[in-house]
Amino acid sequence: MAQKKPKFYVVWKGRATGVFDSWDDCQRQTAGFDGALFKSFDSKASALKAFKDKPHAHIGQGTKPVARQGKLAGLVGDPIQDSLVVDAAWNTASGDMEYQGIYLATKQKLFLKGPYADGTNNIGEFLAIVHALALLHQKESTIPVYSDSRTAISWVKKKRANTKLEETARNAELFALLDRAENWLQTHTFTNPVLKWETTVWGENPADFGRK
RNA sequence: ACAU
DNA sequence: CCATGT
Ligand SMILES: [Mg+2]
Ligand SMILES: [Mg+2]
Repeated sequence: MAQKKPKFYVVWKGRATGVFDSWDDCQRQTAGFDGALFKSFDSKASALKAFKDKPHAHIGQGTKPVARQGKLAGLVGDPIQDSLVVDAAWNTASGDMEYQGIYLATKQKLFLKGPYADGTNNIGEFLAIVHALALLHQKESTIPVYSDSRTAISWVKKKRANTKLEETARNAELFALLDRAENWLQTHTFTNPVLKWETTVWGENPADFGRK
């Protein structure tokens, strides 16, 4: 978790522009400012030099989106605290997959399943959402479920897991769970909204396994 | 491209 | 760098 600690910040577009020497000052110029353009530099000299350039010469390929600073942050709002957040983890090398769900307001872990052999990220994310919906249905709760997976949210909406994974003897258990999940969706009604966890605005999904 |  | 998906 030890990261780089840059010292100088160029703000090309913000409440004020120029070179600032602290993150707090940079933040004052850019936080919530639509279209803010800023970037950190290791030295004051390189920052001053960069400030003379067009921002796109420094911000573009391979740089972090500024979504959480601008219009998007204001449009998206904050996550609903009374909600269930799920996430999955998948090891591309081993094929192992697992998933879990937490209650956002308290971060309490409500379930953890797996590991399962020979899965995919999307299968895990899908099963996690359906598991959450089934649990909430059992509790007669209509609170929202958050997932960061576009794919899994779309599968739930269609009530069908469109995986390309080949079924084998080793992942038969997973395919059985997939069948059960699709069947549950098709045989139950629920009003729980299934919502996108907006990682770029809110930060990492709190149900994340922390392995990245 | 976007999301994992 | 690898892989899964819309
Ligand atoms: Mg995820
Ligand atoms: Mg995660």
